[in-house]
Amino acid sequence: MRYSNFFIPSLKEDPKEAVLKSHKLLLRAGYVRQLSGGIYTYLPLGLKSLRKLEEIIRQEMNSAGAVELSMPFVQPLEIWKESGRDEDYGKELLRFKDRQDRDFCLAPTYEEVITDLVKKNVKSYKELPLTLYQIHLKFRDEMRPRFGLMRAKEFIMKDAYSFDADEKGLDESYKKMKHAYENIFKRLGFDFKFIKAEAGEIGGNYSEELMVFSEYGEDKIVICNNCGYAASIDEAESVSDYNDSLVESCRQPRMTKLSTPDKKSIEEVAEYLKIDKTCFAKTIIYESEIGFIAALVRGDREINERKLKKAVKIKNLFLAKEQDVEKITGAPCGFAGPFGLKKQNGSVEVTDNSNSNNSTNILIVIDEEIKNSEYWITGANEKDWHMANVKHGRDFNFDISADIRSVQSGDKCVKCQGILDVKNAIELGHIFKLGEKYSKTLNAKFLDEKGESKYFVMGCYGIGVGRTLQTLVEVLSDENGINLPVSVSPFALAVVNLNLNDAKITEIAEKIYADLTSMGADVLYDDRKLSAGIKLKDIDLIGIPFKIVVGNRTVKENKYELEIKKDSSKESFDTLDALYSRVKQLIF
RNA sequence: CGGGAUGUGGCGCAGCUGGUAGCGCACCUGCUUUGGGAGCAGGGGGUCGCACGUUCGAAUCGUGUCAUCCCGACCA
Repeated sequence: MRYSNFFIPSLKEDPKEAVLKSHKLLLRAGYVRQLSGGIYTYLPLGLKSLRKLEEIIRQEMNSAGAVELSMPFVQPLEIWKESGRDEDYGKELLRFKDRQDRDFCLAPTYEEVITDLVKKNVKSYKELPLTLYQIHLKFRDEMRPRFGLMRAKEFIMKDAYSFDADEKGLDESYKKMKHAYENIFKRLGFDFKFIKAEAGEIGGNYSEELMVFSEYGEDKIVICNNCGYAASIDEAESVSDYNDSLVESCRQPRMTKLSTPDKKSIEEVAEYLKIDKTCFAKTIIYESEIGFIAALVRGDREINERKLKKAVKIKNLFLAKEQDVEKITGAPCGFAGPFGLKKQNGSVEVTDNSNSNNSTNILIVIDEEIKNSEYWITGANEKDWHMANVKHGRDFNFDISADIRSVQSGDKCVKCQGILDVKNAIELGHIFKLGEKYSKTLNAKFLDEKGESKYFVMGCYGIGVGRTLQTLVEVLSDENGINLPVSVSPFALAVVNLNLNDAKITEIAEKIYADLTSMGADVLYDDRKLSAGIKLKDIDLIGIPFKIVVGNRTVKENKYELEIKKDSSKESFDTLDALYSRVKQLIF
């Protein structure tokens, strides 16, 4: 490909809308352009790269026995009503009407369509197992699209769906897909790990997320350096501490007030009182559909809101407004404690501490660690005061005790007592055992060997393809440009003609370009009449693994130069044949 | 949806104590250059996001609105 014929609108400066390195580079190198928030054009370079990535995925899916098809991006809302997900998906599902006033939506995913398709066309167990997949668009009306292709509204995904006669078959199909995923991500050179996860909107019984480690990842995952245990921060458990570091003075027969003028955060109070943060219990007031909730974790811990939601079995949870906190605790934020909490209307009703029949609508949820030890320092529910020797069962009662804290680096593993580490990661894939969730709601059945009607047992398997491309850029690039491996780079190598006005140089460059192209190499030939620096910088920016530079030096020294992007090394060859055989070795 | 920031030639920015718009890069023409974002000379391009208002006069002040980005709730 001649650069002069191609379309690579590169940018010299960072676009101001991008924050992430990979997002900046994709824009600067002319891979993508944003049309609207979360909606992108893949420019020729980006598309070439995307196609190569898709090809790797396709190969592994095919060799795992999956069969490709393509389903409609525009779907009748009817099938979403049938599955009940019309409401579950809420605003993420973009709805509209056609000219006949019928309801349609843009596909956020394809379980409904695939289940409907299989239901209508597969009748017998003899046709099972069956795994179908596609690579194409999805649209989710995200509340906050961001970071380029990482979280777009319109995005490209590979999704596969398996259909089996029973659970055992599903396990088998699931295993195959998981293995295919391992192959794909190994080929791409990622440092990744599967972690157990919540199924979320898709639903089902069991699911694992494929996480790639990166400091810019939006998710936090916990891994055990000893036994390999890994889970998302919302699922991971650590050994509950027994807090024996409590100072002896805290073990008192009754609560004792401590003056803490103007000290609100645990940090400030701990510093002021010269007492370790682990001796404190943090009381946070939340609001939910069942009323207010007071949640307690140790002073050095963070509450994990997902765990809290799960423990209380609620859907909505957000921090109570400051004025509500004042009404409930009787003190400004920063001085809350678990005792004597009042109803939100500020009535005189007080938590009944003497029996478990809680008369208040404030639910008290404590972390296991709070339960494990007895004497805590908390807020005193009075401005500028904290309270020591606070004991559950004596000074306050709790409604629920559960693991509601986030694991921190350094905690102990529940499996092996090893040390846990919290790392940032990006979710690139998610695989689910759906079971009969969709086949039941959509009434998709087949006949088994006894002639009995049975629901399909399903699995589904996704890879965010655009996100994977951007993650490769994020992980592999530096400030000079993108650095993709040959397998996904838009071009395998570049031939740079440094001076179009020099007949000799041009003759050599043209010959190399023609020879390599006829060898089957995907070559970008920079034949632009621009200064040398611009051309070299552009090639670096767009990230072509190998670069052959033809200039004065080539002619003078009669040597051919190959530059390897990965480590910036240079190799020199006396003859074209030597150069070509090296190139063959590198790119095929 | 809540909190914050920003909208000025293609891109990045300045101008914002009101007086009719400027810089760098890019672009066009010519000549000279070509091993790491070249030089000289000439040139084109902006109803200052949009609307309403204040004013003799608005990029500048006020209100509203839209867009983009960041933080939170959600997810591949």
